[in-house]
Amino acid sequence: MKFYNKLISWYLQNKRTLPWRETKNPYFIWLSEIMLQQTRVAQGLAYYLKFTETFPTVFDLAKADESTVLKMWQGLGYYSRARNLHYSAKHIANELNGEFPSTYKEIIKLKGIGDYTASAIASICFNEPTAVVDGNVYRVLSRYFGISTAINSTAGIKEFKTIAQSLIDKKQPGTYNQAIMDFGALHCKPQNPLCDSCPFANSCVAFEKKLTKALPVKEKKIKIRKRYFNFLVIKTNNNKTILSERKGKGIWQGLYEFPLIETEQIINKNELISNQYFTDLFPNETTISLFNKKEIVHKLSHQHLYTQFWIVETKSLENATISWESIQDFPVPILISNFLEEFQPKN
DNA sequence: CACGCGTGGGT
DNA sequence: TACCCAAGCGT
Repeated sequence: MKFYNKLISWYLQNKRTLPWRETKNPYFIWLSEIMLQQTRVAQGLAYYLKFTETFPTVFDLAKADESTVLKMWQGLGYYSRARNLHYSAKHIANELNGEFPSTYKEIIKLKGIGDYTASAIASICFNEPTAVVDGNVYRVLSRYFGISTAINSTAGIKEFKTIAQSLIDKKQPGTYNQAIMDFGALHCKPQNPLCDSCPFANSCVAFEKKLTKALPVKEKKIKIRKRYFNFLVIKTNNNKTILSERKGKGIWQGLYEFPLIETEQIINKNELISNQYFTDLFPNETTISLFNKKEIVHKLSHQHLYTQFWIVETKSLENATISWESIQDFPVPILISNFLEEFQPKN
């Protein structure tokens, strides 16, 4: 029996029922694929439902402000996905007359869509036999064939793509692609794979050689940078505050935050008020209190943010124009969102 | 092309 | 605890 027959047979008996599996509308498939990049189904599902309800067509998404899109994306992370999604929605609506491109070659030209996503959309929506290679596929193939080439090396990326392409069922590429990913997610799991009940147990190299735990091989591990953030949560006597949009290349681009003083280490109140930026911002008298007695450690994939929220009360400021009631309309990082939840509980 | 980009769950 | 992992992509 061919690899794909065994795989699809497993899939038809074990696949998850998911809303994006009930459609071949490329706009919906696109949405789901972007949301699920580096993201678990359990986390992305609610966002998918919210997006498809609020933006039922690509035109609705294209019409929205980027800030609105980011607000809906808030909490899902990797916010460049949302910005690129919105950018491409405008491109499709305005330049392509709302028609989603229908071949791998055209789909991959869209911003935010790479080899994986183009393959997924082309196969699922347009029946084009282009194999997806995601984290699940790397794991399944490296184990099944006993391949120890690092999955994040240039050689590995090429090797696994070639193998994946050679295994695809050309008559039902979309089903095949989803099958191998679901198999990886549910059966050939990173930890504790279900080898005892595996349909591939009699032909899996890793199972035979007891290499399951050693595969796939991944090179390098990331370095974590420590940063020290001091947010100035301003409350003027006319009940306004300051929020500003993060620009540039770093984290949280396009999201909003309180005025930020970044330091080399944890600081105390005296060090705060002697900071140049602080004295420039507050020429007048202030009342300062530290909201969190112990610094909050917010962990991103490459950074640990040791964070202090300073409540600064002062008389009215020219720059302080944001009313406290309107803060909830701005897209903010989870770190800020969690703070606001504690500082100003709803209801 | 090696690196940076979020958040949450699991061990 | 400190890792690892999750339907990757842009630069």
